[in-house]
Amino acid sequence: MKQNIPIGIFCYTFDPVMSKAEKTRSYIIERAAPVFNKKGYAGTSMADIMEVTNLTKGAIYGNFENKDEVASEVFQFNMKSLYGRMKIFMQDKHGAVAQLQGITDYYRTSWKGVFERGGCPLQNASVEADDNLSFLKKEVQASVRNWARSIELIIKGGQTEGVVHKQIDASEYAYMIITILEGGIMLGKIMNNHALLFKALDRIDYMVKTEVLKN
Amino acid sequence: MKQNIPIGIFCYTFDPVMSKAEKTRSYIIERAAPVFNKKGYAGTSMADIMEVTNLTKGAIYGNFENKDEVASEVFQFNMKSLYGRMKIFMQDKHGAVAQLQGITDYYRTSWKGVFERGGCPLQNASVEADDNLSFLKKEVQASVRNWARSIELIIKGGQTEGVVHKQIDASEYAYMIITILEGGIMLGKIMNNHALLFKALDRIDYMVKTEVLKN
Amino acid sequence: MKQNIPIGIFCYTFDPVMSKAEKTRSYIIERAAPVFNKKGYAGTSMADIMEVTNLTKGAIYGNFENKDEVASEVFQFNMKSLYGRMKIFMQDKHGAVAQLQGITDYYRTSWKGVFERGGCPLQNASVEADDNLSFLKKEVQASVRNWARSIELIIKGGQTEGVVHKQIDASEYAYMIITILEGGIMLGKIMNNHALLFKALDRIDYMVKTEVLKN
Amino acid sequence: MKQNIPIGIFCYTFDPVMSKAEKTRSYIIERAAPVFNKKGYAGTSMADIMEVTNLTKGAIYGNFENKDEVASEVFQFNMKSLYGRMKIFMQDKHGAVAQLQGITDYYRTSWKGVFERGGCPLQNASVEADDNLSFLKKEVQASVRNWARSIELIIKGGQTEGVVHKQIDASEYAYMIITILEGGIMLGKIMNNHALLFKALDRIDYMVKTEVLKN
DNA sequence: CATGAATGAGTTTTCATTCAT
DNA sequence: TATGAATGAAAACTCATTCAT
Repeated sequence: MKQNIPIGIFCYTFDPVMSKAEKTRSYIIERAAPVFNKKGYAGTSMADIMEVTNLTKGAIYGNFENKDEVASEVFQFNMKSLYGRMKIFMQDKHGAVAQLQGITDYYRTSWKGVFERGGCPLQNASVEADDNLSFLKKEVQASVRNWARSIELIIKGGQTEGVVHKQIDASEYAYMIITILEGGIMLGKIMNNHALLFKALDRIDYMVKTEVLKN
Repeated sequence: MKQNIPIGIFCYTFDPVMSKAEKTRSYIIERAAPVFNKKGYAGTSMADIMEVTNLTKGAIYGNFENKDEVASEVFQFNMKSLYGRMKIFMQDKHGAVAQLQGITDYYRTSWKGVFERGGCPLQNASVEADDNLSFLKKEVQASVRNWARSIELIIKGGQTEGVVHKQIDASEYAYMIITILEGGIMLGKIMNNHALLFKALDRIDYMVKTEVLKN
Repeated sequence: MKQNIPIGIFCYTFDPVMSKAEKTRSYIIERAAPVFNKKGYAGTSMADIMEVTNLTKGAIYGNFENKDEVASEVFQFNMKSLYGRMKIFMQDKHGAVAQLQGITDYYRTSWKGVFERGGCPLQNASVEADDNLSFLKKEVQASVRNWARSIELIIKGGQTEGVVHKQIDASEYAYMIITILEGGIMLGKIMNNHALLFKALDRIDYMVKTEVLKN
Repeated sequence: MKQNIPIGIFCYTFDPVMSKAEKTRSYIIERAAPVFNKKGYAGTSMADIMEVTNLTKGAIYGNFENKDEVASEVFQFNMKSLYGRMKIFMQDKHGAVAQLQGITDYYRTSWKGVFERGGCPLQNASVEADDNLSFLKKEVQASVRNWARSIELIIKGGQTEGVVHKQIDASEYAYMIITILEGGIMLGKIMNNHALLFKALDRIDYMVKTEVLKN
């Protein structure tokens, strides 16, 4: 039977150089991404993925070894998407101040989309994987480290620039930003109340302004 | 087969007035509690519960209508346990200051046990339920509200006492405490690094000291 | 749905003291026995067993851990059945001579049934398991050893009786009887020609008469 | 992907006159031969064949109609290989005596290789096919007949030569040789004990010497 | 109330085979 | 001819739940 793969309007992953297999693989990942992010690893079945991709079992298993591999790639994709979207709010800004502000700006602008896609993939994967899914746990840990490191580098850039206090621990503040952010997403999402997220964002900004930046 | 229900030394739920049915029900809940908290709703099977309780299907279905009901009761139990343990750190203290301090004291003392039992039940249930399990979502929301409310009351008590600034929004600070705490638990747990939780606890204490309490 | 287990006319395994689970287990084994013996381990599916038993997957998996366990038990059952049938031809006989004769008598009388049930279970399991199924291989080896040992004991009994030559190696002749028998079954079965089996039986009898027995 | 077909040092099937298709066909058969002989028809998947040949589905299905055809050709190949190897032990010998001796000599010398390649292909195919695979059963029957016939001809040659008793039934002894041989292979293989095969070979030699040959 | 055998839809995964390129 | 993506039936096995005893 002829296979028409419906490609989404907003599509990160396809490019003309890709082989057919790579395209299908990317297509599956992209389609499965919000499903895993909403339903979780255990809650998502291969049947769910078949449905959302309009592909058959064979097509999926032809491109992935097993459910773990799909989940793993989906997590990576979700993280990359998140970074990609957030980067848009950070990249044109000059200086550490504006870049840190970009993080909270992103969530202030995009919280609705984030919530609709199932929330923060780092949080979802983290909470499900920590006691359960060792293959995912490692990847989540690496992602946390990466993210913290990238924030740390912005702060350290600010120290070089001279806009950030020299004596503060850049890594510590990076993790604190993530901590407050994740707490805010969790509460905002479960309570259907984005104000709770916004309060967290405000606090991050306030912390940065009063403790990180030179007045 | 003869059924010997081994009752734990430290046991919240049993009391001599209970009927046999109530006892079995409580026993199942207590035993299933850490399993659900670690594996999640979708990841926990009725067979897991049978194993951990040494009971038969009939015994479980005789006491609960279905898996949802077990999950629901287990969530309530886990929250009650959490409150119970936390209260020990809060109850003997006099005044808002000491009681707020009790929350962070609890986690500083008991983080290991919390992690071993699968982390914060509110967080686990929240993250799994928000897009998925409407029956749980409502209960999680109520729990968040209760917890926030109880912290709010402490703060308001502090305002009456005169040790807390009159003009601050007690509810807002209550939610902010939970926000930072949950973020800290999440990061500490996934990174196998309780220092990340401790930094969150420090920040809560600092926030309370510098913003909530009078000098 | 009401479950009517159709019990065969000629039924080894049921007895009134059995629990229901034991009965079902025995029933499954008995029903699956000729299927495995004909189609082999890889060629037999759980669906085949469902069909031949009129039971559901759950009923089968409720009584056996997995397909291996069914196959293993079926092999044991098939061997026990074989011994049982063969014993009928051996037990009333007095002396080693008659008992050894009983083995070949059994096949001369019963070859048709043996062929219809799929041939010699030892041969079937042996040929499929030797390079493949280690769990079965061990059991087949034990069965061969048992069978050879029981023939050996008859021969040794004959030596004690004084009807068998003292100096012959009982074990060696036991294995030789099995060797010729299995070769005969294989050829007779594949060629649809029981005369080939009968020639093997004749040779066994001749060998016993001329080499094992005293004149 | 570039396809480098690694051709074995000792290679029956390739010859320079072959077309490319014929070469690939032969290559597949040769590679798949030990796999089918070890795992059996039902136990061997097309994926196994792909793996062992490093070819794609298309390449295999381009050369064979289906799995049955591969299995069938593989069986023929395995039988031809067996004949080829055995012939080396028989061909230079003069007279029926030496040629019959060649059969047992072959197994005494080569049992290890035979076992490593999965045992006797006739036995393996015979046991799996007899109740199951009618397409294979016919071929196995023909192979048995061929083999028996070739032994019969040696014996008859011996009768013409005058070294074999005139009155014996050549066909009967041919089948008996195969019978004892197959029994010996089966037992030797499953028991990991080539002595059991050797005893069978000894008996064949003894039978030939005492019953077939003129003293 | 408790038992535990049974259900049957659902799970993940593999299979032989097809077919557009 | 060869490729390899895709098919879809079927494989082994699990699951929440029911119900006769």
